[in-house]
Amino acid sequence: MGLAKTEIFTNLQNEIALFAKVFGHPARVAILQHLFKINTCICGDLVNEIGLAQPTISQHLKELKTLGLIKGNVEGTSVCYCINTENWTKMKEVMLQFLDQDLPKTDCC
Amino acid sequence: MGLAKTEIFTNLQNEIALFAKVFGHPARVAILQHLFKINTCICGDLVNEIGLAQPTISQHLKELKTLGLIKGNVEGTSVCYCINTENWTKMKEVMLQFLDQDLPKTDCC
DNA sequence: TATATTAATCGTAATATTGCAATGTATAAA
DNA sequence: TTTATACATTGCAATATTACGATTAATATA
Repeated sequence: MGLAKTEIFTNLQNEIALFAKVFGHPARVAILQHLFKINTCICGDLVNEIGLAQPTISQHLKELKTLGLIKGNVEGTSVCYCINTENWTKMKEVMLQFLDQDLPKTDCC
Repeated sequence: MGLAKTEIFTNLQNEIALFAKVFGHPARVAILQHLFKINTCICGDLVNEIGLAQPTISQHLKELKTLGLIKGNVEGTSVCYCINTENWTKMKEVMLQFLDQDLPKTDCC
């Protein structure tokens, strides 16, 4: 069917999947890395930094914004984006808990 | 279109995206969590544990195996799956480095 | 006001993903 | 050797994602 059966999973499982999904495209990884590197807000030169068309970047930014990982602020004709530090920290806790599960001493296979 | 322009991104960006993508579905999150919980290997009762059809689970397991995050071992008629601890650790390092970037003191927007 | 600049939105083509019924394959047990 | 069990594979329908040209909306500047 093309759509995940989210109703059979826990809220946490769905939340982890949603966060992971947004990181599941190199353009969004690159956008976030750039925002971290620049630290101070960045505007539409993401289009130059990354080699994708403006509507494509805009679309990726929207997904990051929808999940609350970045903020966008209109400044004149341009828009200033930056990491939403509070939400990033919350997301990080969720993901770390998932990634940091105790490993068995030896693999069974 | 419909496919990511991986060639314009770094190997690391693509690697992060690939790992994240596989975590981007709640069924695979649930499978991994179950494998961690059971610790000792698990076989096809993942189908009972999670509420999806056998071919669907098999497909998700294949993706996890392709990325090297789990191992599968044939034991008679059943197959025993478990976390690939070595690769899990490597993946974790890559993801932690991405998630753990230094946040600015204050958001700019 | 007219024009330029910046970015969001719309529409669409190409491709990927999800889920499952049906079927195939391999091993174990009778 | 037949039958049962456990998984993998195939094929397909429904939906999602990616990318971008064209357009729109909003603001700044001449």
